[in-house]
Amino acid sequence: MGKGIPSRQEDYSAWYNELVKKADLAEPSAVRGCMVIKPYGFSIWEKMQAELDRMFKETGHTNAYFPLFIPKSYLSKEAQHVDGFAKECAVVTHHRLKNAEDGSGVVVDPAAKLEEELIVRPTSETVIWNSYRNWIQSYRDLPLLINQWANVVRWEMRTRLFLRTAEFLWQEGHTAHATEQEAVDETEQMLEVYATFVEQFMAVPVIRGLKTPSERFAGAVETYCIEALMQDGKALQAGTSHFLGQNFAKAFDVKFATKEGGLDHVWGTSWGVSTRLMGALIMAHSDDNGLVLPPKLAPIQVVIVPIFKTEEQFSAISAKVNSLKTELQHLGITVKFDHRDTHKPGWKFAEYELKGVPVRLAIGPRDLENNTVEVARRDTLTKQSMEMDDFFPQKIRDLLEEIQTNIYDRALKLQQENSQKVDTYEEFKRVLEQDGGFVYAHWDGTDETEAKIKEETKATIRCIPLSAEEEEGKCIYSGKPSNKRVLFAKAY
RNA sequence: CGGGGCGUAGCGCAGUCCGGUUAGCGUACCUGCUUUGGGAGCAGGGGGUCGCAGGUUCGAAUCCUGCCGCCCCGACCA
Repeated sequence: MGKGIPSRQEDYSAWYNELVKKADLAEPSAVRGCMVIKPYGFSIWEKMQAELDRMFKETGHTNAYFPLFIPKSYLSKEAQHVDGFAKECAVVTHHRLKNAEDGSGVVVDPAAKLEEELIVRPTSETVIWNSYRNWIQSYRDLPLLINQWANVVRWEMRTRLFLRTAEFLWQEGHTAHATEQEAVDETEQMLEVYATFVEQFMAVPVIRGLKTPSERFAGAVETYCIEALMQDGKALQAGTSHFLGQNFAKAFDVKFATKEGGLDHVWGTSWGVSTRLMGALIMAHSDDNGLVLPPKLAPIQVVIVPIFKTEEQFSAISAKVNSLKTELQHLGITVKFDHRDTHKPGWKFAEYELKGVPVRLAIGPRDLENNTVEVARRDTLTKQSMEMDDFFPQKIRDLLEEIQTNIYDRALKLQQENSQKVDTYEEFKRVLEQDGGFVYAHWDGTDETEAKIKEETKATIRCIPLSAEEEEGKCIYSGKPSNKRVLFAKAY
């Protein structure tokens, strides 16, 4: 393995960083904390976008676009909201540069100072609600169901490719409703859209839940989330859906005439997932040989590598491969025939493993003679020779489905094997220390206890699972009564 | 912003402690020949402001001072 990456065992975070770079997903840029998403990485993101976008539209949402800049005054309209984001905002203060008098380059022109500074959006609630005020007059204008695909900037202190970057790509849905119930339903519906997407397309099982008040989105009444477990035993928040109550409607004075002739503030939601999902995808499935991509999101689902010595062999193989490729494409499969003669087969095998291509077919002179194909699976790293009969393309399609299911099952097994219930604080600390993973325990519901546990163990309450069963118990920290277990973990 | 580590060819590194030919190795790249069922072999070749700026010295990648950047661990966070 000349171009190997570090193993997960020896250094998980080095493995992650190297994998992201070596698999050509992304690389650090000249700007601190910002990354360049490379073509291969971006194709995966595009596949995620396409599916999510389809799901949003299917649930009645429409895309729109709001500006990158937010007037500073907007941000101070919702008090909690400012507190939540103030510390990590990039601010635009000037609009012009000029040549330095000493010829040393360009400098900011002090004469071009903005009257009101602009904030580069860390999220768009404020600009969007400011528009909604004008868009909504009557119950007939509701519900307003809008999504935007955008980039946002949060000036993070420490960044990691995909998991936390100063600028990231995401989608943010912002909706307004006539009733509280309708807004809550929307919040829950979008959480379910996220969970479905992550589980069915990314093949990553998630826990659906509610954030505790201290982990809630700034300005929300309730924050719903999905949490996924990574291979190193840490949790990753994969998506959030917020019920905003009437907070933003009040802050931005968004009122509507009700059917009954009254005047009321609308009820809001917002929900988002980001390029962080790429991080979850990478960490959930990949191994020491490289990426393992779920077929549903792989930019290349099947790669065909010819093995040949002579021109004659190559033409014979090409003829066969080209018709096979067409048949596979007719079944909706994305196929690449890598016929480059600048790289040897072994090199290509390693390369496509690194890039996580789910299925690799190799065809050489031996296969031509026997009418066979060597089929290799990325998820299990196994190979078998298969007859190239009429059913072969369907078999490959079935195999892709099997791989999708297999990696989901594998991730689910990992999650289940790394989930434990504990009843004492001693046990809690021991489990976190030794095993990591998801820990279900009783909590007294107070911010103080949550903060103490975080301080002492670095573990946070990831969520109060929606599926939590009613169960009498005592808080592992304070001993006070509790009626359900919450999910603790160390998180990204 | 605290603690630790690091900046030498595209990438990965040695050399720095103890200053001294023309700064070296692996890999990648280019050329040629032989190769091709798991990252080919041999031969030849190109590529360097040794992070930046000062200083010490006959002489600095190496010593001193200042600065910049990156990575890891914390505080903060999707």
